[in-house]
Amino acid sequence: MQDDTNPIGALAPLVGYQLRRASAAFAVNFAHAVEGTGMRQGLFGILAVVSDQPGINQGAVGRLLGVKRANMVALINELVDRGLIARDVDPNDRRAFLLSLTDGGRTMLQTCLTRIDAHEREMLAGFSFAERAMLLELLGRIERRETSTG
Amino acid sequence: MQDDTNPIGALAPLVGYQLRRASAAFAVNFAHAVEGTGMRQGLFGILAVVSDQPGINQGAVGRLLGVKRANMVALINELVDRGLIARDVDPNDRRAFLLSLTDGGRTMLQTCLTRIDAHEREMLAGFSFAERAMLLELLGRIERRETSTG
DNA sequence: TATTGTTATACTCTATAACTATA
DNA sequence: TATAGTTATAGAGTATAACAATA
Repeated sequence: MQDDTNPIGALAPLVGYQLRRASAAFAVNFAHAVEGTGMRQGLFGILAVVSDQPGINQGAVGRLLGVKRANMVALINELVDRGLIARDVDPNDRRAFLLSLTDGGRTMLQTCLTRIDAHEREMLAGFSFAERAMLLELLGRIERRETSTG
Repeated sequence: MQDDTNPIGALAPLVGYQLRRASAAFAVNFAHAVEGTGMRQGLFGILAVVSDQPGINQGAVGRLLGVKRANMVALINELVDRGLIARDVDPNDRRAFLLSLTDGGRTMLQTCLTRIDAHEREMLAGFSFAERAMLLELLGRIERRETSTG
C-alpha cells in the first residue's frame, strides 16, 4: 500500500478493524451524550431490555446482551442501588429475580433515549435514511450469525 | 415494542448498539482465527501499520490506531520482546524510536493476514461483494468524522 | 514550551472457576 | 443434575497525571 490516503495498510479493507473503530467512536460520543446521568452503554442496555420485558431475570438479560451471568451481578446491583431497577424474588422460581424498572428507571431510560437519539443523529449526520437503514440491516446480519454467550 | 422478534426493545434501532455487538462478534472470531500466534487485535494493527510505514514512531502509530501514547508502551515492548518489531533510536530526533518489522514480524503479519482473510470471509459469509463494499464504505464514513485521540 | 516516550494508577469490560440455593 | 445468582480473580483495553529527555 503506502499511499498517503491509507496510512494503515492492510487494516483498511478489514471489516473487523473498521467495525472496531466505528464502535469505539460511537462509544466515546455515547459517553458524552449521557454525561451526568451515570449511565454507560452496558447499563443503558439493561434498562432498555428490562423496560421491554418487565419480569425478565438477570440471566436472560445477559444472554440477550451478550453479558455473562457473573458480570451481570455488579451491573444489576449498581442499577438497584441507584433506584433504577427493582429486583424481586420470583415466586415461581425462588432462585431467580424478577426485574422491572422503577419510576426513576423509566425516567432515566427516557432521558437517555432522547440524548442517544441526538447522539446517533450526530454520528450519522452524513447518512441518508436509506443508508442508515442499510447499515442497520448489514450489522444485524452479522449478529444473527453469532453463537450464544455462556 | 415487546414483539418476540425484538426482545431488546429500544436498542434494536440504535446503530451504536448494533455496532458494538457486531464488533464484539468479530473480536471473538478474530481471537479464534489467530489462536496460537499470540496476536491480538491491537498488536496485529500495530504490525500492519509498521509494515505499511517502516520508520514510523510509536506515537504516530498510536494516533493512527486510536491508542494513547501511554498505552502504546506495553504493546510495543511486547512486540519487541517477541522479536516481531525492531526499535531503533531516530538519529534525527533522539526522543523517538524508528519502528520496523523484523523478518519474524513480516512472517507473523503474513500468517495473521491469511487467517484473518478466512475469518472475514466466515463472518461475512452471507454478504455479496457489493454488500461488503457498502459496509466498509459506511463504516469508513463514521470514522472519518472522528476527532483525534490525545 | 512542546513533544516522545515512560511510569503509575484506576476503571471498565470480559472471562473462568467454584460456590449456594433452589429446581 | 441442571439452573440462577454469586464471589473471587485475572487479563485486556482505555483514561489521566506527572515525569525525564529532547526538541
